Amino acid sequence: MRGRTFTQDARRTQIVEATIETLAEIGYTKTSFTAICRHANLSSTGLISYHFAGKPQLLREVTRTILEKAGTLRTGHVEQETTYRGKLGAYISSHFDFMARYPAHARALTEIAGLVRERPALGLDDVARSALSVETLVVLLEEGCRAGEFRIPDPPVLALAVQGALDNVVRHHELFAVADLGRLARELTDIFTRCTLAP
Amino acid sequence: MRGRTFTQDARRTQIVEATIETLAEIGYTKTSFTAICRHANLSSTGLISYHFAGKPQLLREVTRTILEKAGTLRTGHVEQETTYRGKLGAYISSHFDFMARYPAHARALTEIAGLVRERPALGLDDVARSALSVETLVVLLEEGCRAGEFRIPDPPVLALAVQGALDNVVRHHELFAVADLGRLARELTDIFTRCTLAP
Amino acid sequence: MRGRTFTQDARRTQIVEATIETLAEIGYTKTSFTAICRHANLSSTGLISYHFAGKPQLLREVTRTILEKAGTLRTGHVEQETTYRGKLGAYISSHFDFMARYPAHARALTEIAGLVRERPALGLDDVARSALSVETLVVLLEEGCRAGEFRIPDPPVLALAVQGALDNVVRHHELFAVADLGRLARELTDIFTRCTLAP
Amino acid sequence: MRGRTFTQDARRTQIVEATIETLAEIGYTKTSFTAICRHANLSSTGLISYHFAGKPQLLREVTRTILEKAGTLRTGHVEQETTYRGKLGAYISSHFDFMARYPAHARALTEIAGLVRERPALGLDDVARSALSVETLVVLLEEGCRAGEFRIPDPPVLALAVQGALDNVVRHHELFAVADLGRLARELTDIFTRCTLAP
DNA sequence: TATGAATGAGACTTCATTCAT
DNA sequence: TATGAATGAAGTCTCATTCAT
Repeated sequence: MRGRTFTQDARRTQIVEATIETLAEIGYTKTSFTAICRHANLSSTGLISYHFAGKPQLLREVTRTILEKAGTLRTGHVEQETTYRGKLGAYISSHFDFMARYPAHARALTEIAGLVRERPALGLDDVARSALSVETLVVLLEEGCRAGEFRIPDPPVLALAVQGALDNVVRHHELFAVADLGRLARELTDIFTRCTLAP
Repeated sequence: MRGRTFTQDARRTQIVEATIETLAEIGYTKTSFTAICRHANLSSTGLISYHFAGKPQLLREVTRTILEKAGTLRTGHVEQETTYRGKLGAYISSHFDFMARYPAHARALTEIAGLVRERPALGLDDVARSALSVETLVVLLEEGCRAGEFRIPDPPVLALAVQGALDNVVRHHELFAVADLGRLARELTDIFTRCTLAP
Repeated sequence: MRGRTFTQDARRTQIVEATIETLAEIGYTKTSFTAICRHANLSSTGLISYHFAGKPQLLREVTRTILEKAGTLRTGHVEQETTYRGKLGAYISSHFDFMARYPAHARALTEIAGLVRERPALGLDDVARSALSVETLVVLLEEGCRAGEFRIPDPPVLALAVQGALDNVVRHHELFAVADLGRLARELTDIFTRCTLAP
Repeated sequence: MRGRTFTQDARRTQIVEATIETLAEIGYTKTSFTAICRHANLSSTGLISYHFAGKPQLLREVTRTILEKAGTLRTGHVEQETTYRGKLGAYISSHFDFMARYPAHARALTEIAGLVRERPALGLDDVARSALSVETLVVLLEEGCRAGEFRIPDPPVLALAVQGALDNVVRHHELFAVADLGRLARELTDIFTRCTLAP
């Protein structure tokens, strides 16, 4: 009963991807099982119920999938840098890279992230504490302090600030006409580099 | 028939307040007319329909109410300061002040602000462009630059960053156990003051 | 308790007229108390309920009013003629006259007449048997037969046919572009005169 | 997903028939989804919504079904005749035949036909223009004229008259106690044959 | 008399989920 | 495994009617 077959995994992946696209396209409140099926040409909502115990479980999987992709990308960027200042810049620009490569995932995440009050119901509390949260960034900032590169009074607060700033700029990047994502990344890096400046 | 009576205004206010509390308590997706009625001890959802043309109209009024409260508070804080640096600090701390005084309003706003995709449906597009947006802050930063107090490469981007940072810190302030909101305000002010530093 | 004051009658008349206009304009199914109030700038649906025991009673009064107007008109036309053939023609043309003079009443009647199954509920059964029905016409035809002017195998059937033909032509008169109602009246008179022709 | 299955067709048919019976029995205004379900012993109104996109769509299907049945019957009758006079008689008697064979359908049609104002909302405008209308009859009369059998000043007007007469007699046939539908058919045929008489 | 706020039943519709096949 | 018909709860909204003022 434990473990999943290859076919099952493929179906689950298909459904998760369909959900992400639907979320990105029509928003959370309109994303019903029916809507997901329409978007992915799935034959019946029963298929979704068959593969997922419920809507919360599906959304949890969706969130996991998105955060994993974003995390992998970020880790790749960050680890290439040797200085903590460089790592911070990489952390920031990986956000924009993610949006450029997986725009649907990015938009879907925006939809889900807004649902603060839903998270418990979605079983996302552990997720929130890890990936949605800023642990990684906090650690990065703290190590940078210890290494003498940064001078930050309260790393968790700065981490939350950076994350919120990133999300918000990403969310509204459409405002910047022919959004030059690279430029945005550079500017934000600049902004937060100044904050961390050891004198 | 034309215009609103005193009684009507009172009821509308009551319903709006009940909606805000409901949003704060159980989140957007669970906030049905029925749920609102439970919160306000109203006898039937028909009463809400009687006073508001529809759900979008109710939510528009809710948003208006919240933003007005937040705006008034902010204006008060900001105008007391004479320097632009002071104004920026006041802008930031007014956010925390709002959260301290009207926690339900603040949490409700978080729920609504997440509904990027819903805004058109809710008729919030004009609202989004003014109060939900960062216009005020952009102007403040630009004037500060012109006055020689700030040195900011791209005010709109910084404004979005500040707003996002504030929202995010406010959203997760519960993480900081015995949240000392004053301290948070000071730290964020410090962070963003450094970014705007004219050399 | 019996009897009505002058004011009451005026109000009742006003409401009845408002209802007729509403029926004519938006059709039976959309004619709610609220819609009637909008159309007549009445301040509250309570006013209607105050003056009429219920919706059926209002509609009965509406029907009575319309049929009375139509009946008066018809009687006037018919009695001016001396021959039964003339009376039949007058009967027919009075229908078009009614439509020309009271278009809203005519259209409203169309809306009500369609509701065959509602009539009992509306307490219109007696009405249907008298004014909505063809008694008058049947008598006219029978007397014409006795007078030797007509030769009709089964007057009630012809009467129903005439009435139905009239209603239908009136209902669809919009089809005839710049409907020349006079011409239509003449043609129908011609048609049914031929049917009644004594050899 | 595409196309309809056998089961679906069966259910749709069942619902359409149930609707027709309900319309015939309690009239248009009382025919709610709930009422239809009672009539067909369906468990929930959701079932109707599952099979039909909305109430207008259901009513359109109902109308289509009724008109198709009536049309088939009529065509069969009419085509068996060789003279235009014969065809006119067949056209008329097919109406009574329809009423005799499908009394519920006939009564339901009466209910729907009354909703002149609703037709656009019901998407019945095209239907109204073809089957609810008198095109067929107009053509028949015109061809009869060309063939020298009829002498009719204005075929569309006569057609409307015939249709209206038929509907009205059918509608009130209950008045004729032991309604001998055959006799009624013969009398109406007689009436309208006289009108079309070429001298 | 008139007002208009309130009520509660009932309308249509959407939805996640179940279940026989 | 997959299908898709069916279910029933819940949602928003409309409406005639009631009632305190």
